[in-house]
Amino acid sequence: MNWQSDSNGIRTTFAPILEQWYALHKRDLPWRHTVDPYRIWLSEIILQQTRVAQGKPYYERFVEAYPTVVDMAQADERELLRLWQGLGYYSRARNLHQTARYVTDKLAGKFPDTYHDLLKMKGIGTYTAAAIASFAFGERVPVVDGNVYRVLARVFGITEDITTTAAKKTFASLAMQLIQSANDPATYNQAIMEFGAIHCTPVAPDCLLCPVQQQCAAFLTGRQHLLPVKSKKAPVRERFFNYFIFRHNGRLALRERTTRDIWQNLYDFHLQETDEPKTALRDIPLADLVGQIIQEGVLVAPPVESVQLLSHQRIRAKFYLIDVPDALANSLPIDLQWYLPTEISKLPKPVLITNYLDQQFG
DNA sequence: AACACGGGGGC
DNA sequence: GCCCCAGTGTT
Repeated sequence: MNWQSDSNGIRTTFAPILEQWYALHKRDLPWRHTVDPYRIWLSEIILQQTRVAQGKPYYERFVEAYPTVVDMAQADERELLRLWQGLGYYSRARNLHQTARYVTDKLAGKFPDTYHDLLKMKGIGTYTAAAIASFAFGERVPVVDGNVYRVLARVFGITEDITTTAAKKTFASLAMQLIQSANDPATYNQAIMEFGAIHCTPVAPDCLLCPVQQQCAAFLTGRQHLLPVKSKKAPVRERFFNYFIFRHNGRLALRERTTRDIWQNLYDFHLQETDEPKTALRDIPLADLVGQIIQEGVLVAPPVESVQLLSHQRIRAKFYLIDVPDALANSLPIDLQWYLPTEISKLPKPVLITNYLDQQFG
């Protein structure tokens, strides 16, 4: 369908219809009671790739811990990551801290107030810049997120593959046209995303009660379940993590992950990754130092196994708990350090590690 | 343009 | 168990 010919008027009535729908159906969420750009920014970063139900308690805790951008700028990054623990995509937390410090130090604590300037901040891309610019400052710039792709693809019958650059331009251009007819850009942006999230859902959209049912290209041809078109599906990589948990005098040895891999700046145990599952300890290649500790140490129990599913990796983990003899307690590999349980609880850790600790020592 | 980056929910 | 969801930065 050619949405540029707007014979039935949907292109100009779309935004007001959704604004009206939003007034009746919007959820009461904490970040909808503020126009403080700091809090809107915080909520938007948390909600990237994250469902409202999962993000909401994190937002509450962050606002409590850091009421202003200056508070966040002064925070210890480890503490911030600890608050972020469990949300995933930890670069969001690192970028959050970096931008908080930038706004505090270089912009005197005043958040950028235009789409253009917001885009310059680390962790703020086109979506988040549009969200903050419209919600906090009323700028007439459209948000284009996954919800928007879905709603527009269906209503306007766009069959382009949304993963392509060309399609992104198509959607951005249409979105820019549609927001021109909005009574209030902020309300319209909230409305179209809320509509996608709770009404025009990926599976089983509620077409029978849809306010644009008779203008929806997908509904009128019975193809709503086929849109939007998305080509790329990430294959899941299989990984095998052999963890060695060294224990001595009630302390455990952990290290900060610094390699360019998942969970950067989070803490885990000594890790030997193998490219296939190893059933026997002797089959795992070990550095001399570690080999000696394991040889002379005491394997406390059979290894504990668990699986951590990420969107793009399946990690099969095996945890070997080793009691280290006194003589070797000071000969750990350089990156490992001893931590008491109370210290460990304050360190940011991947869910895989938290689950193991809870299960083994909780 | 392709890829990497966590975790959770529905059925 | 297998499917779904999704912005930004880097290469």
